Formats: sequence, structure tokens, C-alpha cells
Amino acid sequence: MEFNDKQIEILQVAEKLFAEKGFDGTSVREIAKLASINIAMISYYFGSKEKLLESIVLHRIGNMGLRLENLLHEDISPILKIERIIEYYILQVNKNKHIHQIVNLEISNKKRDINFDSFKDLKKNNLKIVTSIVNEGQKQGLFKPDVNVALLSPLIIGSLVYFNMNKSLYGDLFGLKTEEDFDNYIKTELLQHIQKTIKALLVYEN
Amino acid sequence: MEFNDKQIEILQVAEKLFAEKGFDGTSVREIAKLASINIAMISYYFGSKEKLLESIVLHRIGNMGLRLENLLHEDISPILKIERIIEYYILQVNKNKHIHQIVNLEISNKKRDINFDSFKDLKKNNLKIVTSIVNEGQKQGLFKPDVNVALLSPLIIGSLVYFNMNKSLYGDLFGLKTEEDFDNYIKTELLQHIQKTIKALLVYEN
DNA sequence: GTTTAATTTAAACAATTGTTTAATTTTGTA
DNA sequence: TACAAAATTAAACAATTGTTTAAATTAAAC
Repeated sequence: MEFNDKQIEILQVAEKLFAEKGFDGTSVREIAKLASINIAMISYYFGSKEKLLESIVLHRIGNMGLRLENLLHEDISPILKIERIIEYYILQVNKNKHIHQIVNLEISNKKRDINFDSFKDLKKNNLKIVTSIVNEGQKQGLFKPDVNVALLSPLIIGSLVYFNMNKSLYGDLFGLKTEEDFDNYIKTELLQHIQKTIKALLVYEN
Repeated sequence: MEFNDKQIEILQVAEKLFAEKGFDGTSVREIAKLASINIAMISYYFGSKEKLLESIVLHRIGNMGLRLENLLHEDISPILKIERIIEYYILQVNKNKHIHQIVNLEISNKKRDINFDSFKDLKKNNLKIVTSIVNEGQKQGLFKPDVNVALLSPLIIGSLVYFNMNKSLYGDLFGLKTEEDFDNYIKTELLQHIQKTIKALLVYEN
């Protein structure tokens, strides 16, 4: 699926609004207004409001091809690999927070019939890579056995999502005022905290 | 605020629908139909749809008074206390998953002007309790220093929320088919995994 | 320059939205 | 039983929803 510049502009505006106000909470007229186009263009280009959402997902997935595979064969310690993966997850999800917000909002919405399988496949593939790295660390005697690797990403992404959802609370607690403050905190403190946590879970103390 | 039986019935129906389809995705007519009442009763009892949502929050908060305080003064190890707290969190949030789903959906919705401060206060109070328990463990030399306690609940609740949101994915991965399977998995595997993680972060290895 | 196709527009469409009205029924009280 | 208050109803309200229409404009092709 190829999108021209005008279509991409619409996708971006809609992505922002859907993330902020939800799919049902956003009207096509709002999108049209903010994108400076006629309402009819949405149906003209995408067919319907629902298909617009599907296009957003498709468009974002296409530009989100993870490069986790590269990590696999790098000649660094499994510990460092895990650290890098966590950093990559946090930065990636935070950079694309709008689409993640949308997916998180809509994925469990029972009335919607939108296909998020591409997201699911992405996650399954990432899990395979992380699993093989953990196995590598275990073979080298660095990592503890009996770790449920599939539950690591709920920890990483869940923490980030919950942190972002409760901006008001954590803004109070950590004195974060601007959007930039939040971004900085996530990229430093929160990231390090998650790395520390997962290392504590995986790695033997020296 | 006191609610009669009929009002509570409406609150429960609305809570379920809001959680499943979102606030904007649920019409008052749906609620009225499922609760077997006339549409006008919603305005009559609660004033408006928005105030209905506020009533749901109020009603749930009232029945959610945490008993974490009791744990504080029990004569058990800080390690056990932390385990208990995590168990309590998971069970409590999972039991009230509908209202948590709603709050998570709506708390970051920029168009809504609903007061979730009661939730925020609850969280701040819980944080105080957890902090004092962690300090206790640190004084006893059981816990490591330099742990960001405020980031523990994103880990706990975030993991659970993310797990619940991605039912389809984790259903595939762990072979969970029914709602009961999920509930069981959460109360056993996921709970233990989170306990293990946080203990690894906090407690010195023996 | 003419013709065809693609884009853009304003207007209209029917359906649904949350809320209110005014009449009716039920309930509780004296 | 008679009265007043509360509860319930169907209908109407105006506003907003997503989508379509048919005409007008622009761009591309020949």
C-alpha cells in the first residue's frame, strides 16, 4: 500500500487525534479540519473511518521493522544484548507512542473488528529473538534458569504504557512539568530502572 | 453518595459496557436496554452520561478501600510483606478489572474532563506504605539501597494491564482459551513472576 | 487545445447521539 | 380512600455522526 503526501498528512493527523481522544471520540470532521481537507476526502482516499484506522496501523507497521535481528549475531555479552533490547524497546515504543496508544486503546475493544495481527506477529517474532538471547546467556552460565521470557515484554512495555497513562501522578511525584521532562525521565530513569530490574531477574549476582 | 438497587444495577451494566467498548463507544440506549430501564432514567438518576461515569468511579472507589495499612504493623518479614502487597495488588486490580480498564482508557483522554483525583490519591497513599516497608527492609539489611519505589507499581500494574490487553497474544503463547484459564494464569504464573522479579530487584541473594 | 481522468467541493443523506418534555403509572403517607 | 411524591414511560428535541451525491475544479494525456 502506497500513500501520497496528502494521504500521509491525513494519517498523521488522525493518528494524533485517535491517540488523544480515542477512535469513537474523534469525528471525521475534526480530522478533516485539522488536516485542512474536505470531509469527503477521507472516504475518497481510505473508504471509511474504520479503514482509515487500518491504514494508520499498516503505515506505521511498515515503518517499524525492528532491527532486533542484527543484535543476535553481534559479538557482545548476552547481558549487554538484553540491555540494548530494553533500550531499543523503550525508545521505539516511546517514539511511536501515538500508534501504541491507539493499539492499546482499541485492541481490547469488543465492538471493533480491526485486524491487529500484524502487531501480534511482530511481538511473536521479537519474543523468539529475546528467547534465543536468554538461552545463550543461560548456556554461558550467566543467566539463571527458569525465567518466563514471554512475560518480560509485559514488564517493559507495560511499565512504559502505565507510566505514560498516569502522567499526572508521576508528574507530581517526580516534578515533571513539560512533555520534554517526561521524555527525558523515560529515556534515563525509567529505562535504567527497567534494565536494572530485568538484569536482577536474569543475571547471577557477582 | 448512596445508591439504591436499581441505580447500582445501572452502574454495573454501564461499567461493563464502558470497559468493553469505551465511554464514547457506548450509547445510553445500550446501557438502558441491557439494564432493562428507560433511557430517561439515566439522566433522572445521574444527571448525564458523564456524571454516570463519575458515579461509577465514586462507587467503585468507595468499595475499594485498601487494607494495605494492616500489613504495615504485622510482625512478618519485609520480604513477606512485599510478596503480600504484590499479591494483593494483582488480585485487587484483577477483581476490579472493569473499572481499572475504564480508568486506564479514559485517564489520558484529553477531551474528557473527569476527575480521577480519588484514584491518584489512592495510589499516592499506597506508595507511602510500600516505601515505608522497603525502608524497613533496607534498615534490616535485607534490601538493596537505591531502589526507585515509585516505579514498582508501573511494573506490577503495567504488567497486568498489558497482559490483559493482549489476551489474544498470550492466549496463543500459553494455550489459554477460556476467561477462566486467563484468570488462573494471572493468579498463579503471572503473580509469581512479578513477585520473583521484584524480589530479585530488592532482596540480596542469599 | 481538447478530452479524459483525478481531485476537491458544498450540500444533502439518513442514522444515531445525549437530553428533555410532559403525561402516566406506581409508591408511600395521612 | 385521597393525596402527594417518586418513578417510569413514549415521544420529541436539536445536534452530531459517517457517508454519499453530483457538480465544479484541477491535472494529465494525447
